[in-house]
Amino acid sequence: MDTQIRPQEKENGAGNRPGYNPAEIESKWQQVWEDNGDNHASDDDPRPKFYNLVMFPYPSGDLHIGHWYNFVGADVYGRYMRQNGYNVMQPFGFDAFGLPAENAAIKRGVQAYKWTMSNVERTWGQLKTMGGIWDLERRVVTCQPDYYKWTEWFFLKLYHAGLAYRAKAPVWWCPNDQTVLANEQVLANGTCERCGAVVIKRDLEQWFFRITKYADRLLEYKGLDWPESTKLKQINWIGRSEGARINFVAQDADGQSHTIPVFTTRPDTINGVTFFLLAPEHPLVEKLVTPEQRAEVEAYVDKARRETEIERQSTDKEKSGVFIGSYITNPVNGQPVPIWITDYVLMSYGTGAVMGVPAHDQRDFEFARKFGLPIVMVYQPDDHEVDPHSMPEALVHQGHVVNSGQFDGLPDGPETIKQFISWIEHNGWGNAEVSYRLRDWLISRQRYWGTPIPMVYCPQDGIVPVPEDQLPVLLPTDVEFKPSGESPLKDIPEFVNTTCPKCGGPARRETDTMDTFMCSSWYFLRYPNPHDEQAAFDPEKIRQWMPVDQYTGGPEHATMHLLYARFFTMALHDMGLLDFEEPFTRLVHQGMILSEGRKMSKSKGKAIAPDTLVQEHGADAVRAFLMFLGPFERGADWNANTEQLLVGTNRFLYRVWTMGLEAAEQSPNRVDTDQSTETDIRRVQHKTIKRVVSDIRNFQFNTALSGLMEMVNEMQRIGGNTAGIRTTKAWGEAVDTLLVLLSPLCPHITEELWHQLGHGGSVHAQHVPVFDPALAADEVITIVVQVNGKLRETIQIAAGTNGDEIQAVALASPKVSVQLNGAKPKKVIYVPGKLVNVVI
RNA sequence: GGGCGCGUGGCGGAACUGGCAGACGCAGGGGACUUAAAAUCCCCCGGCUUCGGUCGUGUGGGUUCGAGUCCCACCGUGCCCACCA
Repeated sequence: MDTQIRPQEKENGAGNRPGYNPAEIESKWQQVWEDNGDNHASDDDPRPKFYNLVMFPYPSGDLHIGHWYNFVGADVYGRYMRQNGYNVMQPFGFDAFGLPAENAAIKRGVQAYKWTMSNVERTWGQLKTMGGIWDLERRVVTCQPDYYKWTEWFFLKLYHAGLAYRAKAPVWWCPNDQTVLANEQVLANGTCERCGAVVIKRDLEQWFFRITKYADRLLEYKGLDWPESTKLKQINWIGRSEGARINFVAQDADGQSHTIPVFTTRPDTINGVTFFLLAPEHPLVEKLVTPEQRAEVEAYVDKARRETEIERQSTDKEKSGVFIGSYITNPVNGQPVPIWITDYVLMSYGTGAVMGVPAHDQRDFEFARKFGLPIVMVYQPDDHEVDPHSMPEALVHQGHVVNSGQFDGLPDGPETIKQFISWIEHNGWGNAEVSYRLRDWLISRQRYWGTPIPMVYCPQDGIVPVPEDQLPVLLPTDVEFKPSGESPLKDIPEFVNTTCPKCGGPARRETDTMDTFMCSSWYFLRYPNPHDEQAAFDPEKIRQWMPVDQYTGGPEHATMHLLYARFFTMALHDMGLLDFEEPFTRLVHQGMILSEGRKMSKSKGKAIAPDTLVQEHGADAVRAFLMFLGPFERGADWNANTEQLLVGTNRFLYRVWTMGLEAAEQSPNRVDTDQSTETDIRRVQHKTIKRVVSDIRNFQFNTALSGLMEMVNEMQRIGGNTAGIRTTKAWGEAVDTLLVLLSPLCPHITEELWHQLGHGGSVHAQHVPVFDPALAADEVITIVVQVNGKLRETIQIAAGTNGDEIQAVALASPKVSVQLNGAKPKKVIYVPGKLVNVVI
């Protein structure tokens, strides 16, 4: 950037006032605040608490400007709440387990722990230059044993509550990262959320958390002030569907019966079933395939296995499948229908089996057309009849029931579905059921750098949890890496070999580690007592601080962290460990800062570092600039023109500086005069209070700043036109208000000026100025005069003039008379205090 | 394919509940100060215009005295989900 303003070199303002030197005043005040303990939220503070949380970052080594954006916004809010009289706790920590450290260890031979901790310290130093009210005494680093000991403890708690289980299941596998992934970590296009590699499915024995048990409660959002869009993302992710489970029965070649349930949301179409579909991986395929069909079926299953998920899930692919040779009976009408396998039936949703109703389901329709299977109508439109042989597509959700005995004539809708379900239940063919898209949370990772799973495998006793008093299971710090698809911990005999806690015999440890989302699912419970060695958390302190009042972080965590943390909290609540069910009362997402339209990432070399900007212009300037970019929740694109905008907020700060010092020169001998301009100054002051206070409350920092800019502009205008106004008490109070309102955004410059003005204490300890509507009221108001909705005139009139008079003035105005041309207006609309619209 | 957003000057963006479109800022133009430059301060800054006006918030329609804002359709764009039975 071509820096046109170099604060360090600048001598500004008239006279011999000191120039604005952010580097000097910022480090000075940061030190003072730290020495005074201003940023530490004490547990013994009579003020009401306010827990202001940001999503803690991964310590990659450098904070980029996007992190700053997030943290500055949160800090502005925290400072503002402190000025509202709250004891604000604003902690900071690091989500320090995860792949980058492990990759660095493999690549450069450094120890993951050392590498991570040096990044933590570096990031910590960067964070301090921001001048935020981060509570340095409450730092949490998840890869330290005093933290992960309790992550292990939580695992045991969930295990003992029956919420953790081990199962063999087809799981997502990233061949690049050599580990399994949670369902949530696989992107829609079938690639790894971390590295972008195409993922595959593998059958592996893994640890799962029973998050599905909480599906319905996760849909409640009791008392939460969250963005609707985030709730919707979670609701869609959980994907609740109401329907029925219906049991079909097939016989294999040996005459043995097999009941295969299907889940359907349309049990009302049960009479339209003309075929039955199984997922290729369905275990009963093996049993039910006939000898003649075996070769073809095996070939298809094999092909489906080898396909990547991208290929398999591509929606525009033509339907494919194979008849397995046997038939299954529809319990409702006793009709046998052929069993096919197809890759559009997923083993992981519902029961892995689907009843084929081609007349009323588009996928089944396409399947039937492709393979010449019969189509039976069980609904017909009310106004005409559809011929199944010529229909171009499935008839979905319209018309009335046909071909279904006593149900014929019923309209399509939930009531009809209910009647079918009662009938099915009454006859014992099945039952009402709710199905979810949400899967249990897979937490095993075949990686080294994570929290050890505190489990032991004993040849005698099987799976045995490590007793609580033996925690933590320590992660060895010195590890050889031979990426093999299995955890590197497997190669460390001292780690693997242990004794069974039950029988004392030789046993081996679980060598997989936990998903890092496990660490972030409870970190907010640790901040209230981060150094407690006796417990994960102290119930007293939890009661004092939780739940989180304000949580600020990126929307990309909607279906991962934010869902897991809620599940965790609910589970702990049910164990009696917490007395609330939702961890985060109010949630705000900052928008993303893009770099020339792309996501900022260190690996792609597109990350913008805040450091140089801070060195050149000061933290206050960067803070103000970031918050002025646009609406906080929208974010911004960082391109060649972006940094130019810093000039604007910087100029503003210089104006504030000059105004502050100028006011300081007058401060001891301010007077009251009876100039009307004093009223003008007070009006500006109070209008600004109203605006800025509501903007900050709503995270609209850009308009808060423009409101403050307008205040300064307006004051300068009045000050330039009125001799003596700058020495009045009104002026002094307005300057004070300006500093207090600006202080959450720019904490250092305002603190310096506050002291220059001779005030005691800190600007940050001042209460938010109180808005006085009487002082903000205009004496003269502007009335817009429209003719037929078009602006023709504006009139200035004393506030309080009654409506009739205003209308009379408006009608008498020359512009209106011309339009009227002697005629009478058809109608006159008067909006009090705002406008008159004359309809001709 | 489904869900949720967004579309306003040269640029970032304002506009509360339908009521002066373009606040605030950047860039640009002009002026003051200066030996000069930077900085600072003041003025102008959507298009067209016969200077009366007139057109203008992605496009087309609608509701209304009045629409950037509400409704319908379409176009573009972003995010999330996606053969979910």
